[in-house]
Amino acid sequence: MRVSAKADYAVRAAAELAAAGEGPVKGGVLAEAQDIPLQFLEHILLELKHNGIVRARRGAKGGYWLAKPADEVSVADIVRAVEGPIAHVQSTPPEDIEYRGNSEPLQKVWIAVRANLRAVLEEVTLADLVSGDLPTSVEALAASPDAWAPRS
Amino acid sequence: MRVSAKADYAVRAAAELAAAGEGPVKGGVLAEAQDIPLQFLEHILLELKHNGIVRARRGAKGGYWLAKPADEVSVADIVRAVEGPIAHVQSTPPEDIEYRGNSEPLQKVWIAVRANLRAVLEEVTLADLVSGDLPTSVEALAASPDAWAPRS
DNA sequence: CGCGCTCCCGACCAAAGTGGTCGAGAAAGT
DNA sequence: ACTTTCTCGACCACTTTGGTCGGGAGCGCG
Repeated sequence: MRVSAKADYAVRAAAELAAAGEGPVKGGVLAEAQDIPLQFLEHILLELKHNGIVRARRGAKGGYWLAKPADEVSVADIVRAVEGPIAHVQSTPPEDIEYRGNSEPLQKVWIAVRANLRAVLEEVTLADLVSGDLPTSVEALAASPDAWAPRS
Repeated sequence: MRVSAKADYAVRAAAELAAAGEGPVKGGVLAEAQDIPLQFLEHILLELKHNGIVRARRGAKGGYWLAKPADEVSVADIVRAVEGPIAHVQSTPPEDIEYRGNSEPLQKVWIAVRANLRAVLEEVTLADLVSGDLPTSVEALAASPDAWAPRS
């Protein structure tokens, strides 16, 4: 239930691309803007490219840019591109697990977990991130003081 | 963003204990009931014991039982006991990360993610699991057909 | 007391994942 | 040609994951 550095880096780099708009942005610029090790970032951007999130061109005026408009790319798209499926249990999707005996209703719990993860990650787009104007449902979640409390 | 086998096993074993009620239940019985490798399960139960979730006694009439009433133990308690803090980013809690530039609002997103995870995991207790009667908010999430769809 | 049963717990293990770095290419521009 | 920049596989140290093994320590019973 943790978010890897890779996923965090990927979203941050993509946000930077969304903010840049049209022109290709060089890897080095992204790396410096978000304080990410360049060579690691290049691997991440390559994965994003393979997953159709970004495009790239080499050479002097090369760089990376978003393959789609920023409001059509969700945080979930990016997380899935670098981390694989969200909320898998034992590396299998929750809808495929079969429980025996007293833990039978547990499947519904994992399904609910995934649904609630999606409710945030699918809803927030790169456009939302760079504008600082998050969907109201997400803003509401983040507004509660409880949400900022450790453990609780 | 995945659930480890250990966490899944831990919750299932705890559910079995909750269903058993009073008397100590032997590790072997739990292992068979939920189809979990016994020796691995023992390590998990030990962790649960260290975290005050279960108690144990050795010897002929020994076994494991819940340290608290089943309706006072949440799934989150168990997941935290075996997997550590929920929804950490780069191994630091989301409220402590500092973002620069265009990814500044990303912190709120991770906070919202954690809040939504808690909304399920803290809410469901072992008593809910064994009764099959989940909290209505969780039941509602699991009721949507979308929640059962892969990727989406 | 002795004995068996069961938990306790550290050691070990193979495979995979994390978070990188290095170095050689291959395209694009000038 | 030559530089710039992406491409991409190899490698690396460390941790995590998902276990197994074997001994020891406590508990109850005859």
